[in-house]
Amino acid sequence: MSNIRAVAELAGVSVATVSRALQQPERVSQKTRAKVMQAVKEAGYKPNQMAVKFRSGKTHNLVVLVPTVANVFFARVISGMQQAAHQRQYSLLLCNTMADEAVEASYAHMVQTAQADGVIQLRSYNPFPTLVPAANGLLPMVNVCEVLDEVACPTVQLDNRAAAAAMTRYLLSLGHQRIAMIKGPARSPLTRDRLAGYRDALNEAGIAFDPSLLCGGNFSLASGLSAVDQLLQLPAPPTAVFCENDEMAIGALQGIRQRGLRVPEDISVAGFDDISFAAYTEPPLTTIAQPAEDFGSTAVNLLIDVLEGRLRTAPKVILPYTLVKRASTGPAPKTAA
Amino acid sequence: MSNIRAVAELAGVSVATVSRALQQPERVSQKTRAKVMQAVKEAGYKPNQMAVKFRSGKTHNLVVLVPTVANVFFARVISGMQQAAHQRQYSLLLCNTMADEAVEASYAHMVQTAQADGVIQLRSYNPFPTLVPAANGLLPMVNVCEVLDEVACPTVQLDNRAAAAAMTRYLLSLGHQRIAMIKGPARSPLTRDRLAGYRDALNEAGIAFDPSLLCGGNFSLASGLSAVDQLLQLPAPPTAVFCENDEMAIGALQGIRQRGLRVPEDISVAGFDDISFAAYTEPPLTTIAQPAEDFGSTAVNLLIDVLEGRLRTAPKVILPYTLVKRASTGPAPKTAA
DNA sequence: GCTAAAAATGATACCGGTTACAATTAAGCG
DNA sequence: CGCTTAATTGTAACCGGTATCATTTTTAGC
Repeated sequence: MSNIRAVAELAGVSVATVSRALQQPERVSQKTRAKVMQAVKEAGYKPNQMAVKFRSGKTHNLVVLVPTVANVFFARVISGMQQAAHQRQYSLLLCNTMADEAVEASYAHMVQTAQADGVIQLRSYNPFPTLVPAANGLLPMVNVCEVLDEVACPTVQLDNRAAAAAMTRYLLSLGHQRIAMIKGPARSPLTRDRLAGYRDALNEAGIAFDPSLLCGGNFSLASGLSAVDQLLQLPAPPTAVFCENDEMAIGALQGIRQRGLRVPEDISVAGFDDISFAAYTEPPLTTIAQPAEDFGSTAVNLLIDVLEGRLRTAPKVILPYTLVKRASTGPAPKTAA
Repeated sequence: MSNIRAVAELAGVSVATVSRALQQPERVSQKTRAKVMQAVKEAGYKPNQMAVKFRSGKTHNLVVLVPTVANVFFARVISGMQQAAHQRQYSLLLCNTMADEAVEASYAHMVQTAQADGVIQLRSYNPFPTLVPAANGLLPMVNVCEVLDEVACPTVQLDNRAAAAAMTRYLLSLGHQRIAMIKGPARSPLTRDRLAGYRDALNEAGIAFDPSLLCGGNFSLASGLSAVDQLLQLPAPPTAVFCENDEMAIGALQGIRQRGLRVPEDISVAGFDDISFAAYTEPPLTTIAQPAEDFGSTAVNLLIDVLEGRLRTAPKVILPYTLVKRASTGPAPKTAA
């Protein structure tokens, strides 16, 4: 690999001139520029980016902390990040944290050891007790999807509460009175907000909240199945099940089928996220669509803005949701009403 | 951010001593080591990894070229890569190439500009016409999943031909005579190999290959649906459909339902990959399970072995498949036989 | 106590760029 | 043509570590 000094010698100029010819061509005379370019070509010179990054102190790398990459929704978010990062000449260092705080901390370390300029956290946990704010007083971090409120960094999220309320209202409008909710992990703000929205809608409708209709899950297919199993064993089972994500809804569909019940005639099922599979279930799933790729691209752009000092305060971005009505939801059965 | 010189001054020793105290503690006296450690702690010193990487010429970064991150199967592979990389102290630079050769080439550039030590390519395209082999004569690249045969680098793949043959044999054993295949993109070696396996099994059974039962898809849900639509319009429709991946199979299930046919009574459906959703379709999908995470970890480990000169020749690893029998396949219908 | 060998430590070049500053050359103008 | 100013180009410091080689200190042996 040839270096800048070799090129300088080949072109018969100084290294500074070579550097300038490449960085600010207008600061160099036409003639020398041609000589330098010729030499660059001849030597097959490619500037060592490691040296550039080292010198400039900017790595142009962003650490992305994802609980599990192997999650359809996150995969879409990451896809959006990748696109935005590429456009702005940044690279993504992808880190699978398995929601392990020790692992997250170890990756967070990468910012402190100058391996990355900033972090995007997809989970509501701040791995940076000691993170130093940038010049503008902002942390070099963006929190996306599952958001912490107490951290002074930009955030990008859905209005989960409003979205869950909208879905619940829709189910109520179909005549459902006993609407169960299959939750995500208890500690997640996502769960908290969606549950709050669900309760908001019930309150509006004057329906008392029934804790027995609340069932814990962990966003996995299997947890949806086992949760619905419990719900169907209730003395007064629900006529609709609202799942906090599509995977659990798909698990629920399976569980309901296994008990010989029909969706939506006997029981309605709704999900959240609108993953690609949601349109292909039997029956197709009613759900809340989220602009997953936009989450990713927005997060990346915000982080880069912070890093490049373009931001003075930390924006709290809310992206829009859409209620997607498909065949998994229908009027509440007469008998059960 | 304090540097090594500040620590040296604080400890009253030279920078060389500080470096040694941290790198090879045994080469430093007990007393000085203590002094240095104290100073390190006091200064909150964290070695600048960018400087280390620059100096050593090793970035400990691996570029991963993925056609689309937002693919369940790839997501699992990436997950396995991440785990292995983390264990061996490497980082992954994730690149979404959208199967665009120009984009791939631009990312490949990262190796030549010293931003990464090697590349993992998940697609059968060599983005390195000019890539320089390492000391051991091997390219700093590993090809995984969809593999090129003409490249002199380690590869990790499934015996796609054998797996497809096994599935086809299974369908034949159920009495199916007209087995359709929904293919992936025509140029993909995956498609070529799986098609070959399918034909192998037909040959063995003495059944003539019928080109009208071959239908093109692109591994997406939608393409599976439209492909099955075509197949069902044939004068003599198939009694079984073997899809080259699970997404297309799920699309096919949907298409079959839309036409009012039952699976597997009227028609059997089989997939490939065993993504998590495959067990949750209606009916659950018969498919070929692949050790996706192992693909990722094996690829990473091989690449690191190449980079660290531990390999003298390029291994061609074949990972095992499993035929997973579920309810989407059943005996061929009597009438159609 | 003295010398030789071993251990510990220090001074400094180096990796490959960028950039401040100095030096040189070219251009503008009476 | 000589002088001032602007445009080019060169020299060398610098980023923060690592590693070589020289130097100093310690230990060992007699």
